[in-house]
Amino acid sequence: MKFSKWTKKNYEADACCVAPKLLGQYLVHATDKAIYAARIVETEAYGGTYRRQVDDGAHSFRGITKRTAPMFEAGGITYVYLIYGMYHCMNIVTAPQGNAQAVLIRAVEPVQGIAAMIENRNAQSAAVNLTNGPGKLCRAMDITLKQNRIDLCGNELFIAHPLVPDTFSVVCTERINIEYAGMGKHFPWRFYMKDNPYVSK
DNA sequence: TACTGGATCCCT
DNA sequence: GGGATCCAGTAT
Repeated sequence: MKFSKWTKKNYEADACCVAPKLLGQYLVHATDKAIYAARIVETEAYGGTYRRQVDDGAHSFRGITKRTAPMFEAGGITYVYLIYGMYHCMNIVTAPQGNAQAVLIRAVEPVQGIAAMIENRNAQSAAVNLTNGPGKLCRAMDITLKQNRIDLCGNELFIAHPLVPDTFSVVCTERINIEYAGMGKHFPWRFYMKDNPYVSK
């Protein structure tokens, strides 16, 4: 498939601007086992501010730590972390260095390397539950802590946009599963493709 | 050195 | 609705 890779410039903006732009773009992970490609259908922005309120739902809210350090880097790298001891979540770091912002990839639609995705997930088919959640898509596309802090301008893991853009409607809602947050709970920073079956529950 | 809980998923 | 599973973050 023909595509053009995102460059450093694409990652300089605030996460809440990049998050909707990632919809319809392709997440590509080239490994020895397979080349995985998937169409991004759901994202969430984290970090930064909304109407002068700091995002208290972001990992970076309490300052830089060993785990969250990648979020504070300049945009254009990954931030992958372990969640609930068994799953991984993948983020795209955005904004200039020192401005901790990232976009969580919440759901994708498989495009290439589907047989390997099915194997990785121990699934029977490419039904929607193969990649309709952040933990599921990481397992399907073999994204683990090894892929943390990877340069997205390289050839292993990157974002590509199709040369023939597709059209869809974008829905914007509050983010999911951040009950611990205060004001941030209500930021309208979740974006997904209307009516796409791969959007998470 | 000990304790707590999570940007999830799957089964009941 | 609850268990799996483990490490970072925080408290002692």
